[in-house]
Amino acid sequence: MSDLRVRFAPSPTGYLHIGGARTALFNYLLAKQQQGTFVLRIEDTDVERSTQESVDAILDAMDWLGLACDEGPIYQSDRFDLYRQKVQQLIDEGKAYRCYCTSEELDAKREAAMKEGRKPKYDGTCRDRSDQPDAPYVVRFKLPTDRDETTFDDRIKGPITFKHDELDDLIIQRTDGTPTYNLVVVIDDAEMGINLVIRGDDHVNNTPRQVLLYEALGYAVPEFAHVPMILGADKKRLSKRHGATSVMAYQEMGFLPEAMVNYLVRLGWSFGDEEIFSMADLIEKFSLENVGRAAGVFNPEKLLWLNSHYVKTGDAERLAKLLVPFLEAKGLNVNDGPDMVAVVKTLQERAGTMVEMADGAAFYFTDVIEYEEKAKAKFLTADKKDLFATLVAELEKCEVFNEAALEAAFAVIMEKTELKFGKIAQPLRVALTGGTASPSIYHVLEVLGKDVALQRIKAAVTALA
RNA sequence: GUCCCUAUCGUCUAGCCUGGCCCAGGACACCGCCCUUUCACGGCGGCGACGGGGGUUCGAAUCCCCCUGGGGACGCCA
Repeated sequence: MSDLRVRFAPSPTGYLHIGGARTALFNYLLAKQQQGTFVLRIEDTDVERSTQESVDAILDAMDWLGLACDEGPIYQSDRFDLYRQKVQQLIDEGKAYRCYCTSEELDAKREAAMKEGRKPKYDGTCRDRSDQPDAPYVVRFKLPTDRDETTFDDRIKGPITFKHDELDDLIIQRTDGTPTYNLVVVIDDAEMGINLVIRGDDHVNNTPRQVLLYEALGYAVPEFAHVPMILGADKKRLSKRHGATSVMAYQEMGFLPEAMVNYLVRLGWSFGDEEIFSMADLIEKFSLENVGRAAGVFNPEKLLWLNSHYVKTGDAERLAKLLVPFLEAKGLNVNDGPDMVAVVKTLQERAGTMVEMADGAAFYFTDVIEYEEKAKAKFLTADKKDLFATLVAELEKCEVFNEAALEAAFAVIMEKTELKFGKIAQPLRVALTGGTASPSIYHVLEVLGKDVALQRIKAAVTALA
C-alpha cells in the first residue's frame, strides 16, 4: 500500500462525458498501479444545478467502465459546516473579507474592462472597508501580497508560473452562504489527504489560486497533473454537436467498455507502438510521463476499430449475455431461437458493435423470413425450383448438421445440380437469412438446425417468382 | 483583449530530455492486390507529416529565439 491518494471529482450536472471518463481512468490506473487510494467525490456545491439523477448516471458509467473507487462517493453538500468554518477562519485571520458589491455592479465592471482590453478582475472595492452594512455579501479571499508570483510544477506540463497581478480576490462564499468551487476543492483535497490531483487542462488557470488557498489554510500543497482536453474533428472542444459525448451513449450504441477504456487511454497516452491494452496491462504500464501535452481529437473511427477487435476476440459466452438486450430492443424473442453462444460465434468477426451484431443475428430469431427486395429478385427465381428440391432432398438425409456432414451433402448437391458452390450458396443464403450477406452458409445451417433450415427452404420455394 | 498551455502523416502517436541510427516508425481511415460461397476477417502493398523564419552546430524533427496556428481560462459554474 503506497500513500498515493488520488480522486475523481465530477460535478453532477449531467452525464459522465468522454473527457471526464478519461481523467477518472487516469486516476484509477495510477491508484491501482501504486496500490494507492482512489477517492470519488461529488462536487455538488451548486445546489441549483446538481441532481441525483446525474450522480446515478455518473456512477453507472464508472461502473460500466470498471472504475471502482476505494473511498466515496463523498458529497460536498454534506460538508458545508466544514467549509463555513474554514471561511470564518480565513476572515478571522484577515485573509478573507466581506464584499458587498452586487453581481450587477461586477458584471458591469467586467464588461467595461473587457471592452477596454484590460484583464477583467475585481478592483478591490471592499477589500479595506471596515464597516459592516446590513446587506447581502460574498466572502472574498484576499490575494496574498508577500510575493508577486506563484509557481507549481505540473507532472505533465512542467513548471507553470502566474504573476499575481493576473489574479484577483476570488469569491469563496456566495451571498446565500454556500462555498464556491475553488475553496471547497482545496479544503476537500487537503482534508482527504489527496496528494496528486489529476484533472482536466481547463483547471490550469485555477491552480495558482488554489495553491494560495492551500497555503492560507495551512495545508500541504499536492502535486498536480493536468491532462489535455479532448477536441472534436473541427478542433473545437468536444461537445454534443460532434456526436455522442456521454459514455453511456456508447454503451447503448453497442460498444464494449474495454474498447472505450483502451481508446480513451490511447488518446493522449502511448506506450511505444502498442495499441491494444487490457485494464491489467494499463495498470502495469500507464505513466503520467507518457501522457502528451497537447489536446487530442476524438476519433470515433478508431474507437470502432478497437471495438471490433474486442468483439472479435471477446469471450462468446459473455458477448451472448450482452447481446440479449440488443436483440430484445429489436423486438425479437430470444427464447425460442438457436443457442445464443453459437449465434455469437458466427457473428464475432463481422460485427463492429453489439448493435451490428444484433442486426446480423436478427434472422436467427425470426419465424418468417422477410426477403430483401433485391435479393429475392435475383436469387429466388422460378428456375431455382430444382435446386431447392435437391437441397431439401439431400439435406433431409443428413442426420446431423455439422460442418463435415454438410460438406458431404453439398458435394452431392453440386454434382447432381452441376452447379458451382457459389451458385447454390447464394440462393440458399437468401432462403435462410433473407439477404445476401451472412455468416458462412455451413455455420448458418448448423446453428439454425435441420428443422428450421428445411422449413425455411420450403418457405422459399413457395416464394419463388 | 489579457494570461496560461500547446505544435510530427487527415486523426491518435513513436522519435525530441541524452543532436547523427530518421530523405521520420506504428496505428485508425483511405486506395490497390491476394484469400474467398456472400458479407466480413486476414495477408501484402500504396498514399501521407517534422507549421514558418532566424540562429547554435561539421550535422537539428531533436537545442535557443521570433512569428503563426490551435486549445484553455478570465463566473456569486465546476
